[in-house]
Amino acid sequence: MPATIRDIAKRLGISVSTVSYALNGGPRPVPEEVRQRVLEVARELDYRPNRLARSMVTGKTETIAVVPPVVTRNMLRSPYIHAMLSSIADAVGEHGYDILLHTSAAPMDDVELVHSLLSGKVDGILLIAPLSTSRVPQELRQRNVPCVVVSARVEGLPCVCADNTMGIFAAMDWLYARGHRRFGFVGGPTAFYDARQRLLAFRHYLEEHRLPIRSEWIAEGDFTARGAMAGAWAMLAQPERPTAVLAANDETAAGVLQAAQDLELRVPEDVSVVGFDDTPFAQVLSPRLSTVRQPLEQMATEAVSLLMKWMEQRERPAEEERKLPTELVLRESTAPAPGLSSHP
Amino acid sequence: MPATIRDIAKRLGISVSTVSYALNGGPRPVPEEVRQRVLEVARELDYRPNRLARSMVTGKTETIAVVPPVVTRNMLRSPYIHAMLSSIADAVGEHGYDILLHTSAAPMDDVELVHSLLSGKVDGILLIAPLSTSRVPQELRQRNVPCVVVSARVEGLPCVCADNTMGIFAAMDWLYARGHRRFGFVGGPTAFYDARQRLLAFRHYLEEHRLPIRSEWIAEGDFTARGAMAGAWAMLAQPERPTAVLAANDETAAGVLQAAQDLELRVPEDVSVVGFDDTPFAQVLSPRLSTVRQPLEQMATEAVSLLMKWMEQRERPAEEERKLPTELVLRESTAPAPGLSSHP
DNA sequence: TCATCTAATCGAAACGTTTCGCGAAACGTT
DNA sequence: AACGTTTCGCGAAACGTTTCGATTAGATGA
Repeated sequence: MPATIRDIAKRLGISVSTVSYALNGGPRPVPEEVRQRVLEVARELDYRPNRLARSMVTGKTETIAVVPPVVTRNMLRSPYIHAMLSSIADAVGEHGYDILLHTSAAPMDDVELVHSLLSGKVDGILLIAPLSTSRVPQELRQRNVPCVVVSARVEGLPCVCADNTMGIFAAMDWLYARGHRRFGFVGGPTAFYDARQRLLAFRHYLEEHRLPIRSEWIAEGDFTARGAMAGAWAMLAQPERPTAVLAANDETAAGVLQAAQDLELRVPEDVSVVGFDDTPFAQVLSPRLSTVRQPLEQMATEAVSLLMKWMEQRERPAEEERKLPTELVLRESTAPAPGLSSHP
Repeated sequence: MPATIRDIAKRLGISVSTVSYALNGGPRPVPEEVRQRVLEVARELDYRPNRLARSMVTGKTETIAVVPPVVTRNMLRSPYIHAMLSSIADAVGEHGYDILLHTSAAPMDDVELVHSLLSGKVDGILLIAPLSTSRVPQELRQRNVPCVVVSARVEGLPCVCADNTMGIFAAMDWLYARGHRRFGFVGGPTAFYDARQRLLAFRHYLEEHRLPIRSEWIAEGDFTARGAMAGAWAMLAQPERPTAVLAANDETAAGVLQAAQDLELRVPEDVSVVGFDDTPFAQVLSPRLSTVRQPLEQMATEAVSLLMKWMEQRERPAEEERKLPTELVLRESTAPAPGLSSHP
């Protein structure tokens, strides 16, 4: 049975309120001598404040919920989600808060998820890349729970995203400047905001540069290497194939690399490949993957501080969307268009 | 202000206890008609039970803490830890429990960690690969908190591990049978139980087969690709180099692959490489990495069920250690010893 | 008709805190 | 000596539940 504040009080023959003040440097002063004795007895009894009891009266739990996208069991497996979670964990820790990781065993129906989030165990909620099909964000918004969205755009909720458009444009600019004109794209699940934005940016770029948008050069994927291979293979096996392929994320790019290898195409000599995210994956692929880096730590930091602000001020921050710049990281999977470098 | 059980009671002109019984199918019966009305009003008021208040009286939080090893900020980044966390999340979810992820912003000193774990927010604790230098496991054991260890061995605490020895032996057997006699090893941080066990197994194998243990063929690493490169490079650059290199985990193996490539050694023709873990990394490396798979899901499931048992029965399960079999996954980074296949 | 039993319900205690309102003692000032 | 002002400390309420003991009303049986 853990010791309580009452045990300390009894032991010293003083009241619980005095003990509480002493322990917390509480709202009322307590003579130094008393304070010392309280601290001593507390140590002696191995006392730890019961945070639940405290939360009951203060109304704060010092815990925030983090909710990864629920596609399927194990979606947490994606290295991107993982890296984001990790960054968030760091950022949250800085503020002295704990993280309640929402396990979502079964593709739990949204309603239940919301219930569980509102049961008082958390002060605020961080949504990582919620699917466009999910009703959770809107439910939360209606109830006015402190809630910030990362890697997606939700009407009426503060959002922190990477600048997908800028990222895709930067990659394509680099390739375009080096002679590439035939661009392919392997996308991700359209339920993801990021996937939609990147595809959109890809099309915009082609339009702006008056390049044809060829549907056989746009493949669907599911953000996994395996899921990207079929589409990539079909795209690259055509007689007329793109000289550069943009992938919706790094894992997708890994699938493209595999497909290229299967077809005995050399990367980057025959085809350039660019990923997105710059997860640790990118550095160990061979060739090392050129990719668009998302500023994960920064996104996490900003999202958390936005959330903290909301929780402190008890009203939603005015700012709606924060879009953070990406960075093109060039490694070995990109080169000038075939035929250009050899015939200068 | 969220609705409370009291609001429902007031609205219906009945007592809170009756409402509680109705809501929970509580320990005492309540006429069906009353129950229906309670449920209806509850829905109307968008009522959700306050889990903190409930926990206060029941003494259960339905939450368990998961503590990844605290090496440094961002240790959570390791794909292995990540995959394990993901599996644990699934397993925990099956039981209807939530996860409190311990953020450990700074390399928080152990004492504080223990404090925070014992503050009543969780019913039990899952330690992932605690470092041998950490005092946390012992502190928890002394206090008799339900606590299970994954991927490490701690005296007096139930532990669930992969059979590292069997894994290393299986890999070396395969290689030995195909003519390899010169084995190298790139290890991990010795504070990790797994790293120690794998190195130990490696040495045992050599001893048992009367092969010399050459210190220049044993390198240190830190479980990252980058950290493995220097050691791997030095090992492979020697005039007499091993024909097969075992890596302490997949990332380390990635580093070995890089080093081999730098030295223009072909894998697996000139040197075979075997990893450990079978994280998603293994499949996207090129050559695709042969590796020893840990049964992550199973480990997570067993650990969680062990923990649940302890929490229910309120006393430590008798069983101390559970060692789960590994599986050798052969891909492209392994081949018979050089000179053997070509001159049969 | 009275005692007995059951079903339905209520009031209150308990969980461990924080914090407010008050009174008592101690101190300083005129 | 009388008064105001601090300082110190206590008791109690509150947070939202669960659950136990007690009470009431109606039903049953003799």
